[in-house]
Amino acid sequence: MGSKRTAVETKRLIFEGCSRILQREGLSSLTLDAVAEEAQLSKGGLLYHFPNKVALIEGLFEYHNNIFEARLQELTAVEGDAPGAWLRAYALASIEQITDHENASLYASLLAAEEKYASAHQLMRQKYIKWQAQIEQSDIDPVWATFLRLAVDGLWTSIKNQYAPPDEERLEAIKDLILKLTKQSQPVS
Amino acid sequence: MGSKRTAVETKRLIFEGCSRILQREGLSSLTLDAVAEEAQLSKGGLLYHFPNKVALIEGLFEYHNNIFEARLQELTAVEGDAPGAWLRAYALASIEQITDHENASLYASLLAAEEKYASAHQLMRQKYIKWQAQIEQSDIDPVWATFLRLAVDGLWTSIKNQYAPPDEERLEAIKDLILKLTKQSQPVS
DNA sequence: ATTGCTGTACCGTCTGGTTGGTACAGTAAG
DNA sequence: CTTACTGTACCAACCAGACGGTACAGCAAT
Repeated sequence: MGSKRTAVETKRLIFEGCSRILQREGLSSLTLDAVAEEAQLSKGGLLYHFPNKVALIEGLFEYHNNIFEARLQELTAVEGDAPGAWLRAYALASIEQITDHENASLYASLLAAEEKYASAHQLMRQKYIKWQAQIEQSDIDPVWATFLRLAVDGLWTSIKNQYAPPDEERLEAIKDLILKLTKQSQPVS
Repeated sequence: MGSKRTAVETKRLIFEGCSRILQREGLSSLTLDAVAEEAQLSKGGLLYHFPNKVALIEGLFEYHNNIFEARLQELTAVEGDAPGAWLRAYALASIEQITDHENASLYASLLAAEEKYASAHQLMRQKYIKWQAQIEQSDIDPVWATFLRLAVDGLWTSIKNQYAPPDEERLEAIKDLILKLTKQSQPVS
């Protein structure tokens, strides 16, 4: 009856609890007590799995990073190795994630957490370095590729922070434009 | 002897103190005690000028917004009213601000503060709506203009967060590319 | 003397983290 | 099969420090 949970299962429940709190109430509400309650275990139990809050946050970043990278890999497989393929996969994955409405506020809180937790920030920086390296090997002009990446990141930011984000129709147009431009190997004038 | 300071002067000293703390140590170190010490007045004195922390943060956002908008206005005057002029000014002002090395970490902390202080976030959202409206009146295709704005914002984000930001040489190239593209009234393929 | 401003002492609350302990599953010797 | 023991998972209670905010007395200029 009611056998014990494994550590990985519990950790996943904890990460999901964290995410729900961040999305609903933001970083300031992500206290150990709140996480414990949301994940339906005690604070002591929570701290059994993560020695301290920093470790919890780091785990949370890895968790979400893995989700994103898994999707990214799926999409790169689809795009094959045509010029700009990787960049296109990056754009698609980014836009897909951020337009999932529940994710937007979650990501905003995660970004805020980076300011507070240096190790999480470091992790993200490493990821971007890796992605940027992929983009530069995308078989198109690196300045052009970087420029397009920045447009994707800017779109991501504008939606995440609700900085005058494009409406649905405009979003489609911009998305199409970005995808179209990734098929050019350099700027045209 | 030693005549009294005016309230505005003191407030400016406080804002500058806040900024120094944010830049050096981040949002979590922006406590009332720390701000008072950095601005060389007592906590009581600080709370005389700002009834509470929220008011202080709001003031800080207005302060930095005014700096940015003043510069923006200078640059729009220079650019005149050629097509894409306003967008170009926005790009120049943004890049100028973010490449001032001391500002980058300050802005990162300010953004993090937005997650915590809803009123500051609201203020920034209003600004972006205003800027976006200007951009759409830039006499170039609005999708194209928005796309370019997002690239600027993405560049801004990548430097602010140190997300694989372009090195100096690449930055120049991207900046040139953006400025060049603002002179096109629509995408070319 | 009044007003504008400053400084100090203090309070309540929140929060990360510690501690000591419980429940239970597995294992292996007798 | 029982007993003794180990490691994993979890919990309730508590604590120390930090932080936002208040109260109030004092001072300097007009």
